[in-house]
Amino acid sequence: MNANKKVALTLPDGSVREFDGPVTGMTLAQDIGPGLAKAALVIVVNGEQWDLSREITTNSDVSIITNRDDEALEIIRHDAAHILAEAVKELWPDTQVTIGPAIENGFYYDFAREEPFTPEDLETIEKRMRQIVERNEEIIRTEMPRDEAFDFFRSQGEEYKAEIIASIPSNEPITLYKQGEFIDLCRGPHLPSTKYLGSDTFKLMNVAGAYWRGDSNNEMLQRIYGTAWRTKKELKAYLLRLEEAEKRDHRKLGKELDLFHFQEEAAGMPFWHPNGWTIYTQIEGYMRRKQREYGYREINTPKLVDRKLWEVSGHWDKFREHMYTTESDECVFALKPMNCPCHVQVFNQGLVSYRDLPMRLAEFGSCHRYEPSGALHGLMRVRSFVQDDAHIFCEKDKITEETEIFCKMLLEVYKDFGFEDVKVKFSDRPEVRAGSDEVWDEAEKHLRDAIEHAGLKYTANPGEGAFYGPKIEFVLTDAIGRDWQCGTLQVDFITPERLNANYVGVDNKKHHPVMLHRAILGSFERFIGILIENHAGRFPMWLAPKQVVVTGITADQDDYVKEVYKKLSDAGLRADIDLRNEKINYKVREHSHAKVPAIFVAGGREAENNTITVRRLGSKNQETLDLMDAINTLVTESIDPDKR
RNA sequence: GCCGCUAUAGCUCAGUGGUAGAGCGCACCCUUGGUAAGGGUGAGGUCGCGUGUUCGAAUCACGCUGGCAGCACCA
Repeated sequence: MNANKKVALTLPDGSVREFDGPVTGMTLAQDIGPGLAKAALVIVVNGEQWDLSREITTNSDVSIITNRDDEALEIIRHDAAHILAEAVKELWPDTQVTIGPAIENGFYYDFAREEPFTPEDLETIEKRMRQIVERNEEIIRTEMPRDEAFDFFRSQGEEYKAEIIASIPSNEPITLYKQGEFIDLCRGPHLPSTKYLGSDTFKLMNVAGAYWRGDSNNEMLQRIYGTAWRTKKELKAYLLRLEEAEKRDHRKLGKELDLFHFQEEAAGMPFWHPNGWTIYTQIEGYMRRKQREYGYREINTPKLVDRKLWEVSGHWDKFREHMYTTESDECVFALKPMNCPCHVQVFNQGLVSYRDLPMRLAEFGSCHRYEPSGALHGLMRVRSFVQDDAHIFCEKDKITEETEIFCKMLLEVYKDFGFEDVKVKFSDRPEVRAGSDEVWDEAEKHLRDAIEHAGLKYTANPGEGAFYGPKIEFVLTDAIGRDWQCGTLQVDFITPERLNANYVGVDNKKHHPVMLHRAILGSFERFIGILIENHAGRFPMWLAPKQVVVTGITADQDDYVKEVYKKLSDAGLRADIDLRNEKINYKVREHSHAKVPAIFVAGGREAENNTITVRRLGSKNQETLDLMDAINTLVTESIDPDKR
């Protein structure tokens, strides 16, 4: 290298520092100031992250990443993964290390080892990690010729690492990082030493299986997950967030609020209880009105259909494994995994003119899919579910218009459920696809135009479209910032052809319509799961299974309480009455736990004055109101959002 | 489906080779109490299912089923 050549480094503020020869990031940081030198973690050289110890030999634009920068998190987590691997290798030298990246909120490392790691092992490993941090081992980067590196790892018994080296493109250098006795193959960059990862800013979370290279044909490794943060405070905040999310778990709340249950004899298929079904039917009623408003006509089609139809539609070929079948009269039937083929059958009855288009057919379609057992997850991933499905049959030049109308409807629906933040993902043509490029060009353009007209911002999901057409996916963000993909719109010009759907055009000739598959909620089951977690079980009035409970202070008010209950019920409220021989404290506690939005309490004074004392969920106060005023307030609050 | 963990009363959980426990809930009784647990009595379990080991299995082993975490999958 040109040791004598001057090196000029340009900092983010435009200032330039010149050095007599190659210079490391650390030297630069020290040159700028001791405070920065202490805080510096990594240097960015011409957009690429470098270790502070690496020599910069040419004029470059540089910036220094410190603990305060967001980019620091990824580096810290990556280091934590290495320290985890070092700890495991120290404790169980026979274990092979594979890969260990930083991920959202933390890091993991995959190990190959016969014996499973136990929760106690995690504690042991975590303790050893702290020791490694305290040892403050310098993290040293070296480059090594590929063959040498390959032989080195093989000699260490690290077959996986050798395999990784073999798959690194030959024009890329092989870099190794050494900390203590532990040497890992890694692209870097890393912190200057292990102490930069604080000893109380990380935590190992759990162990789980993971396939080597993410391929289910490969052997399974053991993955240890951990979380790491810049400060102890950040770590604590994260753990608290996890706890909060756990409290909202719809499976737990579903049991507590008596909404639904699952049992062995129908794994993955919810049994809806009265409370849960009330929510369900409220949503269904709302969607039915909304669909009518937007020109849909509701239909209902068989759940069980002869395999012949599935053969024609192509499902038998592709999704046979995921379909439930049954035999009768020597015919094989399958429970429908989706509704589109049946909807086309309805479309195909009679002769359709272009004047009948667009034809919007909607169904709350009950579907069954045999999902792999490991995929099941409460209401979020089930084997029987109901989609708010609809298919819009239209002419090709109506795609934009129909999509635009759909986007408008979808946003209104989400807003009514309290979701204002909606993201849009646009998936264009996949590698393997049906239809000509011209048709795809046209379909993609129509969709893009529609999204833009609807005033929506979108991100591209290149190559992720369905084989029959491009699609849009709608993602909403819940109260604690989690994203849920719910709605979708897919353009399909294959199915109408395959199932022989035609309409008579202006030209008096037969044409295949375009079919738009669309859903807003996705499945009722999953959407209700999302709602439960979003509201933490405290449903808004219009959805709350039980909207109000009325109870008395003593048995002396029983008659008045009954009278109030009748008035509440007559007003159309989902009311309950509690005449049990319990103290008011007890009853308030219990109904609060059940998350009933309003508790009406009548004592002697209320009974005498025709008033009621109202306690709202989440409030420690109560106020005494005129009975009818109180009822009317609840009635107003209970109005379905589309009727307001 | 794969790896690991797991299954005891309606719920939450303890017990871990020698005839099954707690709290809450439930039933009944006492108590009539003004806003997050008043007191007493009692009922309630083939310890997920099957096979094996053992004099003896809820407990140990194996298999199955369900659940949990993750991976893979998600038309």
